[in-house]
Amino acid sequence: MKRSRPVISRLVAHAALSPSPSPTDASHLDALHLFRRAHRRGAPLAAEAFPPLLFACRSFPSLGRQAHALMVKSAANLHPVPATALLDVYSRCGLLRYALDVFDGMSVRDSIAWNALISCLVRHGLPDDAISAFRAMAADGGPPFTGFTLCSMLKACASLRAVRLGKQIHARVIGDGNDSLVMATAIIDFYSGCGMIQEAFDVFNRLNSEKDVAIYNALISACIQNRRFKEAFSVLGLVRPNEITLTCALSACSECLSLPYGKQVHCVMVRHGFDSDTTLCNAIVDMYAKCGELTSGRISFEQIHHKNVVSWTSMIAAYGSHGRGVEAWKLFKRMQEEEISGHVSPNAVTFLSVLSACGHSGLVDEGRECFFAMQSKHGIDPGPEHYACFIYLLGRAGRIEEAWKLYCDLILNPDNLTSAVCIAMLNACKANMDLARACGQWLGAEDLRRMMKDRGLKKEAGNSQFELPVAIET
DNA sequence: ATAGGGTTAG
Repeated sequence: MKRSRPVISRLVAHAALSPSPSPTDASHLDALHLFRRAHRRGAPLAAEAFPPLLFACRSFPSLGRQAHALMVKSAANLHPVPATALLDVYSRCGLLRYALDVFDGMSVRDSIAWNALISCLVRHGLPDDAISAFRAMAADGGPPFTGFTLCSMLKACASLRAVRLGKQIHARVIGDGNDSLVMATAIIDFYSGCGMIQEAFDVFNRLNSEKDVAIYNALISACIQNRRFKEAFSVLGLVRPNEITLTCALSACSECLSLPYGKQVHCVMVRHGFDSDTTLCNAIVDMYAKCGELTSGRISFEQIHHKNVVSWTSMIAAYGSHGRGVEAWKLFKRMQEEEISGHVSPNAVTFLSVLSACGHSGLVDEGRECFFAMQSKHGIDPGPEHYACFIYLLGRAGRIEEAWKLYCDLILNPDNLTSAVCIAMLNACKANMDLARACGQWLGAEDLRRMMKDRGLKKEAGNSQFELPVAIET
C-alpha cells in the first residue's frame, strides 16, 4: 500500500507546482517533503504523524483534503488529537463544511476539540453558532471550559455586542483566577468592540503583571476603534513597537489624515527592518493614499515583496478614490495576469473596489465586464453591495433602463433589498421621476426607517487635522 | 490538537 499508492508524492508534487510566495510556505513545503520521504521508505502512518503534517498543510489547502484521506486509511481520524488538528486545518483554510463534518464524526470530544470547533465558528463569522456550541459544551457530560473557550467566546460576544454575556465571561475569568495577559487582551478587545473604552482602560490599568506588546497593541487598537486618536498616540509612546503596533499607528494616521506622522511611522518601519511584513506594507500604501500622496502609495506598493490580495485591492481602491479609474482598471488587469501565474486572485472586496473606481470615472463597459466576470470567471456571487455599486455606475452613466432591469431581478429576493441598493436606484432615477416613484413603492415604512438609520450610522466623519502630542519611540 | 493585538470597499 505504501509504494504502490504514493498519495503523498502526488500531494507534494502538487504543492511544488504552486508557487510558495512566503518563507512560511517554504518551510511547510520542507516538512511535506520530509513526510513524503518517510512515507516512501514505508514508515507506518501512525496517528502521531498527522498533527505535524496537517500543520504544514496550512499553506496548501488542497493537501489537507488528501491528508484526510490518508488518515481515514490508517484510522487516525478516530483519534481525537489528529482529528482536532484536521478540524483546525479545514477551519484555517476557510473550509467550514469540512471542519464541521470532522467534528460531527468524532466519537470522543474533549475540551480541545470543542474549543477548536468554537474557534472555527467565530473565525467564519458565525458568533451565534459559536454561542450555541458553547451552551452545548456546558450541557451535562460535556468537557469543562478552558481559557481558550472563554477567549473565543469573548470574540463572539464582541461581534454580537453581547455585553451581558461578555461581562459574565469576564466575571468567570476573574472567578477562575485567570490573570494571564492573553485573557486580559481578549477582554480589552471585547470591551473595545462594544464601544466601552473606559472598561478597556480599567482592565489594562488594573493589571499587576508585566505587560507585553500585544496588550499595548490591543489598547491602541481600542482607542482607534473608538476614535480616541490622541490617546492612541500617547499609548503608542509607551511601548517598543512591533509590526502590529505600527500597523495600528498607520490606521490612526489615515483616519486623521496626518501625513507627517505617517511618514515617521514609515521611517520607523524601515529602521526596524519590518518591510517584509505584507500587512504593514499594505497599511503604508493605504496611509499614503488616504493622506493624498498617491505616488508615494504606488511606490510603496511596487516595493512590497509578497503582494497579497489586500495589497492589490488597496492600490486599486487608492486609484478609485482619487478618481483615477483608468489606472485602477489597468492595475486590476495586471493583477489578473499575476493570477494566471498563480500568485493572487481577486476577492469580493477587490471587485467592489473596481466597480467603485469605474463608477467614479464613468467607465461603464469596464464596470459591466467586472460585474459579470466576478461570477462567471471567478465564481464569486455578487452581494447586494456589488449590485448597489453597479446600479450606481449605470445610473451615473444614464443607463437607467439597464439599472432598473437589474434592480427588478435583484429584489425578487427581499434579502437583497438593502438600503445601499435602494439609494443607488433612487440616485439612478433622478432623471426619471416616474421610475423613482415605482422604486419608492417597493419600500415600506420599515425599510425607510432602516435606510435612514443605516445612513446615519455610515455618515462620514469630518476630516480635520490636529497636532499630535508625542513622538514615536524608536 | 485549541486561545490575545494588524491592512482592503461603500
